[in-house]
Amino acid sequence: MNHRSYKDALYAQFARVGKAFASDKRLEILDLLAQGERPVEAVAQETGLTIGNASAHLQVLRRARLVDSRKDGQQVYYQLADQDVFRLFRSLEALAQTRLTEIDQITRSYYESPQDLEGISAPELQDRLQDNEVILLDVRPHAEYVAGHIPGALSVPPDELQQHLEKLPRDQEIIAYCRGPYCLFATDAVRQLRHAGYRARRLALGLPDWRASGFPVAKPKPADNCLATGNIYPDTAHEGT
Amino acid sequence: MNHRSYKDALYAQFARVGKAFASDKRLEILDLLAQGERPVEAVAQETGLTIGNASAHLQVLRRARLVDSRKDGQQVYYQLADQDVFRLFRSLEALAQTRLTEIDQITRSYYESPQDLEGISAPELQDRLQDNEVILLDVRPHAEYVAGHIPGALSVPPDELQQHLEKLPRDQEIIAYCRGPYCLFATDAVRQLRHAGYRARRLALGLPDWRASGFPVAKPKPADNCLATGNIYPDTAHEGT
DNA sequence: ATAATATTCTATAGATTATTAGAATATACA
DNA sequence: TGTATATTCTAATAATCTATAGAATATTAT
Repeated sequence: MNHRSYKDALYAQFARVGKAFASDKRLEILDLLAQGERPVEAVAQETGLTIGNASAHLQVLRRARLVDSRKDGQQVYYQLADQDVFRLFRSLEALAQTRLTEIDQITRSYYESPQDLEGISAPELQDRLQDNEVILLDVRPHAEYVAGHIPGALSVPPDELQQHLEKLPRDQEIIAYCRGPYCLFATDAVRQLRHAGYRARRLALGLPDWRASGFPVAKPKPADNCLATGNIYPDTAHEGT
Repeated sequence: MNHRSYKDALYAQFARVGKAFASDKRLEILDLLAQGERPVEAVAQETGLTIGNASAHLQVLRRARLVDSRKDGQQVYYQLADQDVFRLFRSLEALAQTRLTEIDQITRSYYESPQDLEGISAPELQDRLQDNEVILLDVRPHAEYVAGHIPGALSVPPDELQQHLEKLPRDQEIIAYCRGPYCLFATDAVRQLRHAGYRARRLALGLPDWRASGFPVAKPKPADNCLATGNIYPDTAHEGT
């Protein structure tokens, strides 16, 4: 094995991972799977892909060993292979953010005021939660809250915030968090809350980032009366790292 | 701007960076540029690409803002846009290394004994250098040594090691380092040194990794009589971070 | 100015990838 | 066992990417 063929073989392997990250739809799928495992149909629905096409993308990711799949009944569930995959994905996003000014333009175009952009950091949130200074809302779809959430958060799915608006206390600031720094669930929630007169901010990052930073993640107890409480309820048990 | 077009626009930007990492030849170019800036022709020569093709790859990298170029006379020099580009590149390599067993097979195929694989870590090298326990050889091409090297290293380009073999002291272990974890210059040097009866190991990583970890990097003084000393000489001035 | 050199641009052919629709496969359920 | 469902596979097409050769551009040297 000479140097050239050794290098060619090696870089070809590294490029397998690079190629997996080379499609906008696959990046969106990775972001989605960072919230927890999902069957093909759910991936297709959330990304706007046909089922066949979503399946094909998932297999590109699987061949690059970035995702694993397990079959349960009729459905095949896909999930990120490990936390390092998420970390590399977010590192790529972060590099893109610092190098490509276009990303700033896109995010700004969604916001009404520059103030909307400001998010609270994870350590600051941790502090303020311990001092009971804030109300924390998980504004992702309910299933993702069940799969794991920040201890103390209330589950308020995006389409249910409006109906719960008046029940929230007005003497504390409200923090909303969602899937990640570019996810709009929390941004939209903050906008609604401010329109209703609340003090509200979003968490700058999302749940998977919170987890990857080593902060605790809670899960509701299996026997909990989740559905009975109108989708708003606090956490119970803690997850191991 | 609705959620779907916002997401599409964002992930399309992230994918610009992903696509830049999606070619084995571009990864090899990034690895090369991590040693320092280079004109197009040098990139073409080291990667086995035609000049036109190398130029095209470099422009893909430039459009993704991963490299910058500057024109000096007739030549266009390319370099990594910043240290974060190198860090993401190595993170991708590291993820590929842990996820793809094929990479282990390729690296093993080059080694005669498993012992050849073992490299010393940067902190350990730092300690042993301070105690003067080892001789350190920079076995990259001389120009790269000039662009920056580990303080105390001697420059011994790959094709000159043989002629200097007998000049090295036999009472200390010899450490060789090169461009990175998968670069073969140090591996080959260690093999030659062991055949000649020396105790020798390679540094596990390379100079850019040493720099990225925050260890000091030295440059020879401009007025130094570099060429007069047969390409073996110690460092002088230190580089700022 | 003219010639030489380095690089980029253009055109093109070939290879790879993305997408869709529909067939095939495997499991669950009646 | 037969039927419904979820997913993967296959085939066809469109789109994108890679590589090459040669033309065009810009700079240096004569």
